[in-house]
This record gives sequence, structure tokens and C-alpha cells, in this order.
Amino acid sequence: MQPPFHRLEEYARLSPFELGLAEGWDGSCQFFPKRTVIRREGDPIDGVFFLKDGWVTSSLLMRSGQKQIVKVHLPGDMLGFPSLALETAGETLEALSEVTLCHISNHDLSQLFEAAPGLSLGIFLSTQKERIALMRQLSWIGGSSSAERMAAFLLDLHDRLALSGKVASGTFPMLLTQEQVGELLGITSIHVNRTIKDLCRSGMIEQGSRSITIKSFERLRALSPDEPPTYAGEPRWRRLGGK
Amino acid sequence: MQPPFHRLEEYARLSPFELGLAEGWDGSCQFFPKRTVIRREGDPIDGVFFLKDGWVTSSLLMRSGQKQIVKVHLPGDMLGFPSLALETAGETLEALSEVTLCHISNHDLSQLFEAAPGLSLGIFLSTQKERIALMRQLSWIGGSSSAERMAAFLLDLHDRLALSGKVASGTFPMLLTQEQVGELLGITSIHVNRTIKDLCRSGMIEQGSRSITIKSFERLRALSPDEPPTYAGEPRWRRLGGK
DNA sequence: CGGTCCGTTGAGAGTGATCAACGTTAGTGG
DNA sequence: CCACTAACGTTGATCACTCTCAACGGACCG
Repeated sequence: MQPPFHRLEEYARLSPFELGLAEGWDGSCQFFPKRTVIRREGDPIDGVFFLKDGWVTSSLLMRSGQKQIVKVHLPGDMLGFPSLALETAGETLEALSEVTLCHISNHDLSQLFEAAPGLSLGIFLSTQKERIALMRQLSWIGGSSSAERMAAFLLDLHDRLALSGKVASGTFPMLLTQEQVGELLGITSIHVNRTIKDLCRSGMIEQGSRSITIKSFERLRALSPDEPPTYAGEPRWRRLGGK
Repeated sequence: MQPPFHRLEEYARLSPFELGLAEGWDGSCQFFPKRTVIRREGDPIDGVFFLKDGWVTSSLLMRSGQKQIVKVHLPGDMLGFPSLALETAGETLEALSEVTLCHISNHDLSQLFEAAPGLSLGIFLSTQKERIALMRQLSWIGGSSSAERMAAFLLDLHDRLALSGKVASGTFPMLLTQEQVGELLGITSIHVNRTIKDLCRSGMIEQGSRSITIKSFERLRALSPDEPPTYAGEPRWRRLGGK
């Protein structure tokens, strides 16, 4: 299975039929230019997406006009699942870069749930993983200073990009503007700037034009309010999948 | 289906076999006294729970010692699902009152996924609903003042308790201490007190010994940073479930 | 070569944290 | 039933982190 589709097998060895399904998605994918709104809060729900390439934000708009970014999605993520429980979309999906998406209609999804148990379980567990990620982000914002949030965010992004081989000796691309980082961490873009500068001055990170380099993992991890969770591998899935 | 088990049918009409499964849970339930830790972060994962009666918090502990309450669970909620994606439990479940829990082992859960498609889909969608709730809470904490967070929290709790008929003319039980409300909303217990007092002074709410009364829904809703989402009913499920 | 978006920096204001003390309720054992 | 104790709620004073407002520099794009 070619990246980023290999992530579908993270929890489950897939059957040839299931692999075929995923290849079917690959065949019919759509491109979106940078800054496109893929689906807006309140839009009708036409299924979910598999993010083949590019970065996508998921955000909520409050009545005050304040935007809260809830997740930065990277290649291999599945998008739009929370809205399945709602009448209309509950989050805005927005392209941070040029993006390649595979669209999975409600109809295809229902067939998948019926006929592809391994893929279903893998998707189910990956959405639980997203819940864990949300819980962590909540704890960052609810109980940490701006520097601590920033450290946690940078380490998390680093680790997730490293899984796709997008990191070279601590350096990884940063496609968010400082304003967007602020919307993600619940601080002002101005304060994001000061916080980043502080981390640079103290030698923990360096910033390139559209990249970040982590200079001291040790000190950044010491600053971070929590440690990354250990995800269950296939053995746990096997227990859940029966047999 | 007797409350709170009726919530399992929120998304799916259940087959007689599926109803039997749920009744089986009911037969083998456990009691926990107030303040018991049901499962601690890092504990081995022995399945999930159905909350039959009582209130339970789900929380994360940060290295600083700060606790972030991530969710207040009410009767009918399913607990412990996020940890299925992890090697060890990712959240601490703690009884806020005397609690009745039905335990569902990994083995039972795998059988359920295989043989009870309606129940499986209902559970899947309810976990997506939890994601929506987490996203909303994140936006409250990330982008609102303490008074706004408090308004959103009180309205949300009111609405969820109203679904179980636990609300009488705006009055509902409040089983959290002010310290716990603080851990939920990301503010100090001292500031929780001041915020509640302010809301009382301005006539929006009144506080009883272990209860809250909402006096002006209109003004509290105007203060709240967002509006409650509209959850999809059975029609949407039918589309997803196939047939 | 303009314009817009993004990043950067300064000064001042405000919300909420911290520290400290006291009142009140509830639970416990005599 | 009362005394005692601990947990919870309440209030004041001070401090710090972060927001707001404002201005300017630089980079990318048309």
C-alpha cells in the first residue's frame, strides 16, 4: 500500500477486497487550491474525505467571529467524520496548501461499513485516536502557558510529520501562519510571535521561511505539558476484531 | 427500552438480538461509591463501560499536576472508548456520585461489532457526537472569557440533563465542586466562584445547595459563545446503515 | 512597481492567577 | 446530640500573563 494509504493498515491487515476499495478512492480524487474552503460549517453533509496530499484545517466559528482551529490534518488523515452525527456540517474544512482529497460518499461509506470489517474497525479506532488528540489539545489550552502550548504543538506536529518522513534532522515544514497557530492554541497572533521568538532566543528552536527546526528536543519536551500517548498496534486490534 | 438504555436507540432501531445484548449488560452491572477512580490514566484497558446511573468525569493529568476535566458523563453515555486506540488508558474515569456501570469487555465488544450492526453504528455515531462536544469545549476554552465559558457549560449541562427529565423549570442538580468546574473550563476555582457570583448578581442564574437554576435562558444564550448543534436523527442513520 | 498579506516590535490595559484568610457545610466519632 | 474536623465556598489584595491598539518592515504576487 503506497503512502499515505498505508495508514489505513495501521490497525488492521486489510483483505484484497478492502485494498481494492481504497484504490478505488485513489482513482477518483479531487484537487483544491490553497485557501479553498472544502466544506463550511452548516453545509449539507455529503460523506467524508481521505486526505491524500496537503494540509487541511478543521475549525469552528464562534458568534464573536473568533475562529478556533480544532485540528491540523496531514496526509493519510480521514476528514469530516464528526459531522456524520449532525444534520449539517459542524466544522469548516479549509486547505492550507494545494490539497488532494478522495471523496467517500455516504453511499460508499455505508457499503464499507457492511462489507469491509477490517477497514471499518481501522477507521473506528482512528477516530478514537482523534478523540485522544482533541483531549490532549484541550488540556494544553486549558492548563498551560503559551510557551508550553507552543512546545506541545511543535513536538506533536514534528512527530506526526516524522511518520511520513517529512522531517530531516529536526527540520520540518510549517504551513500555518502565526495567526493560524494562534487560532489553534487559543492565543493572539501577536503573542504567538513573541512566544516563538522566546523559544528561538533560548535556543530550543529555529525558524526558517516556511519551516521550523527543533534544536533541543530535550528542553522542548521538558517544557511540554504532557507526553505523547502510545498508540495500540495491530495486536490490540486483533483482540477487538475477534478471531 | 428503559432509560437510560433508550439512548442506544437514538440513531438506530435495534433488532431483538441487539436489545437482548443491552439487557445482558444491565444484568451484570457494578456499583462504585462517590469519588472512586474507576480507571486511571495508564491502567490496562479492559473494555468499555455503559453509564447506567450517576455522574462520571473523564480527565487528563498533566506533568505540572494540573488536571483537565475533558467531559462530564451523564447516564446513558458510553465511557472509555478513546482508550481503545491506546496501549494503556488515556483518561482517568472518576465517580462524581454513587455510580452504576455496565462493563463491556473487549471480547463482548468484538462480538458486538461482528454481530450487531445497528448497535455498532449507533455507538460509532455517538462517539462522533463526543468529538463534536470536545470540539465545542475546545472552542469555549480557546476563545472565550470565563463568563462565556460558564454560560456555555451551564446551558450544555442543562440541555443534556433535560433529555433525561432531570430539569424542573430551569433547576437542575450540580454535582461538581467549583474546583472541578474550574478544571473543566480551564480557570481557577476562585475565579469560578467570582464568575458564578457575577452571573447570579446579574440575575441570569441562581445557585442552590447542590443545584443551579437558570433564570434567563435568553441572556445566558446571548452570552454563550456558540449555539448547540443539531444532531442527526434516525433518517441520517438509515442512509448510512444501508438499505 | 504597487498592493496585500504576514511578521515584528512597543506601550498600555485587563482578565484571570496567586496568596492569604475566613465562613460554612457536611461528615465523623464520641 | 454535640464536638470536631476536613472539604468546600467566599472574599480581598496583589501580581503576571496575555490582549489590544498601533505602527512599521519585508516578502510575495499580480
